[in-house]
Amino acid sequence: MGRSAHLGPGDWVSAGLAALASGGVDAVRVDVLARTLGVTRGSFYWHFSDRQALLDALLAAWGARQTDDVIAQADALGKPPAETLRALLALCFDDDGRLERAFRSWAALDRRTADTVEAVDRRRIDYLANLLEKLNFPKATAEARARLAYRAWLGDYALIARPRADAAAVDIEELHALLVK
Amino acid sequence: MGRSAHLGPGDWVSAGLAALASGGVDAVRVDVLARTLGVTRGSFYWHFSDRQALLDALLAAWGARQTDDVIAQADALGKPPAETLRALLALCFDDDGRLERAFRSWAALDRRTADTVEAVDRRRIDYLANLLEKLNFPKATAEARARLAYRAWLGDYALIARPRADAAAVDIEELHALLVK
DNA sequence: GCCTCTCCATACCGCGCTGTATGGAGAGGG
DNA sequence: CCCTCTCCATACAGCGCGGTATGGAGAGGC
Repeated sequence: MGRSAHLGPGDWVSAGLAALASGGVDAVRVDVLARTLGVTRGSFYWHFSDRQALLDALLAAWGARQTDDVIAQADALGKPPAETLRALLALCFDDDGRLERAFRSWAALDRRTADTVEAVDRRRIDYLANLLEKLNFPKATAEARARLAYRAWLGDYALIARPRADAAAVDIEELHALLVK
Repeated sequence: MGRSAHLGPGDWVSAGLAALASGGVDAVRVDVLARTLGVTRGSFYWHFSDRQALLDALLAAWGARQTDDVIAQADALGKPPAETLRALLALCFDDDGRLERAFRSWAALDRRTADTVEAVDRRRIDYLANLLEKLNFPKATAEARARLAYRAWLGDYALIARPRADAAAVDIEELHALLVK
């Protein structure tokens, strides 16, 4: 013992991300997190100055990870661009995206969050555009299609009426076919 | 006078939708709305039983309108399918979508809201699929591309990094070209 | 065996919001 | 002229949550 007895800031961040994913920013409440962690708010205010400090930490943690996470996975495959694109699409559409949705809902209400999400957007769109440029598309076309693919991916998270599993696979193929055609 | 002196449920619904669009569900507070309307909460609790009743009214109002609003506009043009599709895309990408975003964020937290949004989604996707079937695409392809177009539209609302105005026009053309190709 | 430092518990105040109970002003009907 | 009905104001109780102040238990240095 001695490891699990004491909590660190990381534990609060993890719990915060979980609350954010399942209930949005307004669900990230100090005393609620304290109850789920089995401690009182006294612990929280030892590790953080106030609630805003935790929110900042959540944003920073997500921004740092999300910048290179999925892209690194797809890159590590070391396959040709067309295959990398297909793998990337399958990877992205597989995530449940609750955190992604939560951060974007938050970004609609908070300027600094919007800045971070915007940076993540640009990074991922640029990566997609580069991928398409390797397929010999002109720069403008590659960028337009990259934005289209990224929008389609984002839209999948916003879409409430989920297509059936088989239809989802068809959709990915259709999108991939349209992008590389 | 006599018209503007007294408030009706519709006034509270309008104010509620405005608050919802700019601050999300949690911004729809009885006393806040009362202040913006220049009255006290006593008025609210005369027209509504409680806060939840207002939220139900907001959902019902949006659901009723959104089911046929934009579609009716595009249909009224009476143009051929390809042109109708182009007009529909331009119309959709023009709205700022703050209400649309707010309802979808809300849907992530509330089951009944999710049901309403899902119905709206299905209605609009079916309309798009019908449009594409008129262009002689096979049914499966039409449906897949309809979902793709709808996702791209939704994704535009979730996208924080807004493309420049000229790039947006390019994107619409690119999407239209891919859809009808 | 004391002392200190880390981490958490307890207790307290304040604020914003919900819901209710009741009073009061104004318009119209008889 | 009074009476009633509609609509809103006022006043009150209660709760969830944020933030602070202070006490206290445990581990390690010396």
